[in-house]
Amino acid sequence: MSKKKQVTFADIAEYTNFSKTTISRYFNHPDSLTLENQEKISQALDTLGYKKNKLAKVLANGKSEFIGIIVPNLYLHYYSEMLTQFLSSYRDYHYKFLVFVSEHGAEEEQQYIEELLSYQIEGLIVLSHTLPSEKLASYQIPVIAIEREAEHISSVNTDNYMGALQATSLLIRDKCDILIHINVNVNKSAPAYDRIWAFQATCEEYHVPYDIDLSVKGASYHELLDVIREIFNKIESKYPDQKKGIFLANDTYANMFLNLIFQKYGTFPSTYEIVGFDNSPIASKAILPITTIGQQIDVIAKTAMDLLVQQMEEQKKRVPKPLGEPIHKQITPILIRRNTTE
Amino acid sequence: MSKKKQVTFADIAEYTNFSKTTISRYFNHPDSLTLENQEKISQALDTLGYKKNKLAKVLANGKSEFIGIIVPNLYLHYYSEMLTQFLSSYRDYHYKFLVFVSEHGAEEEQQYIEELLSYQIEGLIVLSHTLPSEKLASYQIPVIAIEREAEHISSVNTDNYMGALQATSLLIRDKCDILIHINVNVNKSAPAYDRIWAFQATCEEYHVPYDIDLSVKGASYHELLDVIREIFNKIESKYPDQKKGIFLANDTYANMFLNLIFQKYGTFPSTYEIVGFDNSPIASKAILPITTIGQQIDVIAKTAMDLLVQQMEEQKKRVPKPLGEPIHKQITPILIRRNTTE
DNA sequence: TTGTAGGCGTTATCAT
DNA sequence: ATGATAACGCCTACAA
Repeated sequence: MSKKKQVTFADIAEYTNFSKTTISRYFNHPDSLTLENQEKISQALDTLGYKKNKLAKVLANGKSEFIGIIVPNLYLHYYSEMLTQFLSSYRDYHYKFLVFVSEHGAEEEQQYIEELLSYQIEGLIVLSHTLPSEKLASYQIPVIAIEREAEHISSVNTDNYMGALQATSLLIRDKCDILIHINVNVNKSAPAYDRIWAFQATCEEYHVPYDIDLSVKGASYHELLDVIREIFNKIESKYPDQKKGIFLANDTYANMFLNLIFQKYGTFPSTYEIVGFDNSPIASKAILPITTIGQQIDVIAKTAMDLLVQQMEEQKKRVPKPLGEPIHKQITPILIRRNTTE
Repeated sequence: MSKKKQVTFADIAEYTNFSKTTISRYFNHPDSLTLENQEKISQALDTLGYKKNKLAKVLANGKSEFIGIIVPNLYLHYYSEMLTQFLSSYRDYHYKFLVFVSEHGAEEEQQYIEELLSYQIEGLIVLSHTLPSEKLASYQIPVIAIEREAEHISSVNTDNYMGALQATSLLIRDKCDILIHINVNVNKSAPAYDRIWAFQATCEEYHVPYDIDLSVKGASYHELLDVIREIFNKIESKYPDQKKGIFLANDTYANMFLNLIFQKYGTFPSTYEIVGFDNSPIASKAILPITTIGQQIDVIAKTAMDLLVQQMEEQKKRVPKPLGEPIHKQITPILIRRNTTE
């Protein structure tokens, strides 16, 4: 007889001579019971060893308190930090998160979403970029996109333009002779394209010579490093005696570049300034702490949650508005000055 | 009337003139239907736009397919990689994960576990170390501990002894004059204590001079760096011309140490060898790729899942065995030779 | 191969 | 302030 069933409201009710309804009220509207009876029930709960069953509750009232999250991976600090922020929001919002890592294309991702829906998630947070926002919008639940295409759904993004503007301005203020931006060949529809655009616009506005190198590519660290090395060598020979202000697309590239400089010179020469992007751990652990643009991941996550919660609340009303126009928010990143700039 | 209810088995049944039972069978025992009727139902499903409700299914059959995970944080690569591995295991095992980040002590952690239990989780994976294993065992569900105290519950750990043995042996083989191990003052009951023990034992076995410095401490990166710098200076003055083999407790420390060397000498002198632990990203991104001991996180996660699944299956039987004696597994880490050793 | 009836544990709607 | 009863959507004997 080790198949001991759960203790249920029925058991409590029987034990206390109340009805199941009253037990339910004890949890959801305790004020409607006399203090005396509350106490009586409270007693019964732990003599019988009651444990609640939220699944039954969800089935009955339809509020799962589940949010689905789809991340491309957790290898990148950006994603794991973002996930941390969402998971930590439990303390404030009490939503639980069902997390899927999607790295095998659109079909897999759709399956995950179906699975999530079958658990009655109330909302969805998407950091992956395989499904078009049109498809995501079609699921008819609140969706927030983060740092991805989001034409048909609400989104929260870093203000990439402002970030790149800050980086570029710093290099100009520090009187670099030539400014160079190093990046992959970003798609123009991706939010991150603004970094390139802002760099260029700022350089032109201040009439500073600049160069943009979008030749970075590679799947592995080593492939990337090889490309960065080539770029480094090119820069070295092309601008030998000038003060070079290098703005790289992220801290990983920046760190590679810094290492190449350090390996060649054994120190960080005053003819270089380097600014990265992301404020990832590598930026502070580098041989010289790297100046970088810090995405405010906590703010982004908070903003996304607020947006999502608002939409989810709306959906719970008896006559919910039909999700309306997507809302797009931008979060300004902050310049973190460290040792690769003056 | 936008309060459109879900399409249920009842609707399908009505539409197809079958009973709800037959619809249920279509999903769970399709073989028991004629192909013709399967087709008929299949049609009905998508003309009516059916979406399954797994919560109802769970309530009815008791199998939630949920596993709870408690991690201390995701900031450390070790944890986020571990979480990735578990989340990715969905493809093979089809268990869903409810993840909590616990960083505010035992009380909070207990609340999380209660919450997890209320969602009828079938098993629990614990990476945090605030609750004693005795407490965890008392919840009467399958629990796997990872890299933590686990007297009363099953566990999977890195074979820290073997890892440290490999590191130490390498330094001896490379004919270092003096071996030095740098670590925090690890608690003797923690699995990681074996690293210290193995280092010492191996040095003594091979009659090699050694030193153990357990003075590392600090909450922030900067505090740690200050301590490591002190240790570095001490070593520099104490063993000026000898070949020093440094084995550090993790790659973060190793990277700090390497940076200090590089900053002082502008290069990596042949009087040093360095071995880290963890194979974290910093080890390969360092100014010189660091030789390290790689924990086989994928293997650990796989082993943990196998163990857990086995125990969960047992619990689903009509007469489950009462969880029995805890099983402890050790996974041997691997030496990853890079540029800070010969 | 298919159907009937009851149950999973909670909440919601009326009553009283 | 408290109850009776019917959902919620699915599963599982037991029957036929």
